[in-house]
Amino acid sequence: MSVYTPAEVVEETGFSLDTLRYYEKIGLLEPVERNAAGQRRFSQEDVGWLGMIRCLRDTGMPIAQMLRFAELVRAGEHTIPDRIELLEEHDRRVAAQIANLTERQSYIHHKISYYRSVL
Amino acid sequence: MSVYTPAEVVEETGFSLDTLRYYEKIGLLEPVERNAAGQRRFSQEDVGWLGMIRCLRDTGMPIAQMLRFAELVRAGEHTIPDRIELLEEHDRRVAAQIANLTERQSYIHHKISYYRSVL
DNA sequence: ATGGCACCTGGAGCGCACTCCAGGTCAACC
DNA sequence: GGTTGACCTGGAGTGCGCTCCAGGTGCCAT
Repeated sequence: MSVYTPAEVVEETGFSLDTLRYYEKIGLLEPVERNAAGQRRFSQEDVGWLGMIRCLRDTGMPIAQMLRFAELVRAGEHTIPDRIELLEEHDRRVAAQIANLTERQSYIHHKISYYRSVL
Repeated sequence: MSVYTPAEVVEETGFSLDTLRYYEKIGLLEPVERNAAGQRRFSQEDVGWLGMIRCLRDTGMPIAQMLRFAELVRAGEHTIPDRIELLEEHDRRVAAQIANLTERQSYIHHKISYYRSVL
């Protein structure tokens, strides 16, 4: 059962130490284990969960919804259908984002071509 | 030479009236023409420019950089190479965004599959 | 001429997601 | 035993991009 120091988790997840503390404070992370000196010692599970958080965050999910997802996970196995629903809805938003970006990108390409044509 | 009322521009561009005023105030939009009563009358050109703004904004360009682009446009034809450079750099960021989203999306898909498998 | 509506201004306020700070603890190494 | 460095806490501050508000003007239809 490996544990991680704060510095290791910062390294692994790319979140800042302040962000990790903030996530714990708002309940996005369950209270993290402490050593005798009161310093955080993250579990493998914490780090895995942070990977999920990073994925959701980087795809634009608001914290409020990540909190909802966190609650479902804590509530136990019977919430799996709800979790699927939440992730599928999010997936649709991600797909929409990608489609939108792709469309905008082609506009940018056209603009670049136009600029090249008038040089 | 068609002109547009604020309400029409809101309708066309999807920006709120407050946002349009804000963009004008910070100089993202050049001072808009006014009628005798002091109300804004947007030109075709304004609306076209707002289309560009929407594209850049929706692809995540910060306002500071849009301002820089606006300055280049105002400065005249000789800035076209700079504009191309700016747009190409932005294009690379957009491509990176799309790639990142696509990768994250596959993580979400795996998670959904996993949840389905344990049902 | 009265009411309603679209619009005006300057400036304050907001929501999000952090980020920073002051002051403190503890362990380890020179 | 002194210093360094990683970590702790509660709470204040930040940056971005709007968004809202109060108070006012002018036009138009009833």
